[in-house]
Amino acid sequence: MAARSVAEPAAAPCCRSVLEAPLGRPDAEELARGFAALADPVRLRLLSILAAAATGEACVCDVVEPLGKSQPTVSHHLKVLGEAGLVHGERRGRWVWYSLDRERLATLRAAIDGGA
Amino acid sequence: MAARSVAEPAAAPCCRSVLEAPLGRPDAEELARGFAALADPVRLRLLSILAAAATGEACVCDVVEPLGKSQPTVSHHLKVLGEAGLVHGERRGRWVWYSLDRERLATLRAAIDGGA
DNA sequence: TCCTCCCATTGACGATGATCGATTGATCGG
DNA sequence: CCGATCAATCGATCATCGTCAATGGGAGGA
Repeated sequence: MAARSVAEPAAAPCCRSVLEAPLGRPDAEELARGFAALADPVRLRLLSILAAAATGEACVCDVVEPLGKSQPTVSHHLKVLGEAGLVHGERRGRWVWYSLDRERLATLRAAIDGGA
Repeated sequence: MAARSVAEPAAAPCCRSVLEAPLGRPDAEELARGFAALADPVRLRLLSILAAAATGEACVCDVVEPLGKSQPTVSHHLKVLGEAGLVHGERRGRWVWYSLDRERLATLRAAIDGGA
């Protein structure tokens, strides 16, 4: 198995910008995985919905309908976002509540913050 | 199903953050295309090389070797970045000089700038 | 003119990803 | 325990992507 999934930061190029220093292959791959998680309209709208939620959380049943995708598809996207460290899910009762990890998002943002 | 219905797409202006307003499908697709261009380690390193160039430009022949990819592959990635608006190429003599579009990059950055 | 250099395009191939229907797993209410 | 509900996984299908070898095309130099 290749499971190393959920949010293992590893040696993070945390606050370095792509534009400020030559990017090594490992760092580039790590960053690319992060941006790949953002490279889908369904996932972007998912993040948007999570960010807009009054409590900062939303369960899957709340987002399936506005996204217009099947429940397995939404679950798949949430898994991708989770493996990228962008969201975290917590089971409470029958529901799983997902919340946004704004720090992780800030890390990706910092990577393309190069004085534009 | 629970609580809150999530808001419908609002005709969003160009530089809003994903985290600040509900994201409509067209806007989500546009943004996703941008992030997709960043979702590859070769392209990220390409941007890094362009940003590090003293003159702000580099020709293909300058980047093929450090990237360790074939010339057609590099050309392909430059095309992807170009279609995403992240780089621009200009032919001067035999060479084509590519430069980084930092504004376009800033637009993508702003999309995930949600106060983290 | 012909040849050489630099870059783009094409075609093909394997890998990855998005999606859904069906199923399974987990949890609660009765 | 049983049935209902929410969520994750499985299996399959179709599209897209990354890569390279081969080729095309434009610009200079001999």
